[in-house]
Amino acid sequence: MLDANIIRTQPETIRQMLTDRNKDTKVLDMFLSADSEWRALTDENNRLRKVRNEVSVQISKMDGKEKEAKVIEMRDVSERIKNNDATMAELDLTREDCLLNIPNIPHSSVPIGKDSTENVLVRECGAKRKFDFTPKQHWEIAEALDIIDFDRGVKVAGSGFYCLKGDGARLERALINFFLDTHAEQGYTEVFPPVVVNKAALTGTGQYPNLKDDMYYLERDEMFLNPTAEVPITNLLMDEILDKEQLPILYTAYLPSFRREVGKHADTKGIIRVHEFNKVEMVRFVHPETSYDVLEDLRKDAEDLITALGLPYRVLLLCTGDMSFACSKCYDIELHAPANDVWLEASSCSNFTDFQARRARIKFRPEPHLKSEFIHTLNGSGLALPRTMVAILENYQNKDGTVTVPEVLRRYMGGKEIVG
RNA sequence: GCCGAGAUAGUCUAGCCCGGUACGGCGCGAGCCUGGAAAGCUCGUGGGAUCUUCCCUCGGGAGUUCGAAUCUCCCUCUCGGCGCCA
Repeated sequence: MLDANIIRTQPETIRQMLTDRNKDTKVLDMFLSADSEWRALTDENNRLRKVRNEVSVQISKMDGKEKEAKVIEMRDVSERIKNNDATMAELDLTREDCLLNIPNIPHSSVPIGKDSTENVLVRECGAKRKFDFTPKQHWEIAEALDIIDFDRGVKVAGSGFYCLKGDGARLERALINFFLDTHAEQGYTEVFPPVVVNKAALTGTGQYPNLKDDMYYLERDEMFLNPTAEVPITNLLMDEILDKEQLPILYTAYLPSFRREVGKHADTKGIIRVHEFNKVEMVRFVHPETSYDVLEDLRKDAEDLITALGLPYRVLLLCTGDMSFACSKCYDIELHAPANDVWLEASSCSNFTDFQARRARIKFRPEPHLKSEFIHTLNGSGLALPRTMVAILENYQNKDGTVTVPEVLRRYMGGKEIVG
């Protein structure tokens, strides 16, 4: 969330930001009115409390009629405080609710635009694969090789779930290991957090409340299935104050992710959009001054994986209208899938500035005697597995229906060069 | 699932029975002292505000009271013990 002071002192900046993000400005006006009323009442209650505090001490030294009179007088003061508190509690709920629903302020380098059509192409790397035969769709390849079993996945879980099998399962594991090993070399510490997360964690990174309908909810235990490893990893440091020397902290994790995909397109066949998918995630906790430079590093960490896999890809800088709620700047990295000549988002690398840190209360102390400040958080996929799998199957397919294993993965596949 | 013990500031802790400005140690910082340092001494070290001052803060919430860290109730988490168990 944003610093309430910025909203109070620069409401027009926030209004413009909401417009740039293609969002309703109602939330801002609601905040401003609830906030000013809340502040006025806070002020009044502070004065009343001061009186009560002083008189309470006096009462303790009195007795008899004098004491009785004061007690009666104070009963009234306390009653007023209590009534104000009740009103303030309501106002505070509105205030908090608004704060949790105001998105992060985009960085000045972010293009203003209404939706994904106005994202900016940063670069395209690697030539699109040319075929001397008609390339097959990834699901055709996978079914023919018996490495993905769609029907049996549906049988045990439901529509939108699938089962990897044989070399498919092994290829998945090879990719996970390759990603994690590469991130270890890039300086990340591997973690393996819980797959189930609570509301506090989801609020900390910004998925709750605005994405709550897209998550699987375990009602009986008030817990959610992890929507992205960003949530458990970032919140590992919830409510902590770090020493300056501890920064930066780099974590990576492999973790299954779950999405209900309520507005799911009917035409997404195969494994491009599924309810459960594996992902390797990178999260960085950094000094505020460095975060925009770090974003470039993070993006490079993701790109390095794709380059090593030899896949054609492109990098987009998202415009204000397409950026997600919590980030101030975001790059999407998309892999080319030749069967339909489409680009598949395999990584999203974002700077959240202090937006998540403020929600999750993650701070650092610049110097031992100075006040603590919020750190900056960043994260990026490195990478999402199913879409990487699609890109590999389609780009590395051969005329005879087999698939060549990318060289960097062979050592994770027992030296295997061909699946088929 | 049952029973018990806990949760106090960056950290360790006192206060709770018996309600009246949250005690102290460590760490860190500033100052005094010193040729310089150590030691010693003084002050500071959670959040907020309209900032010489004031308000809030003792795991969270509700209640009793003029007044709650302290009393009552509900909840969360941690640590033990028992039970169940891959």
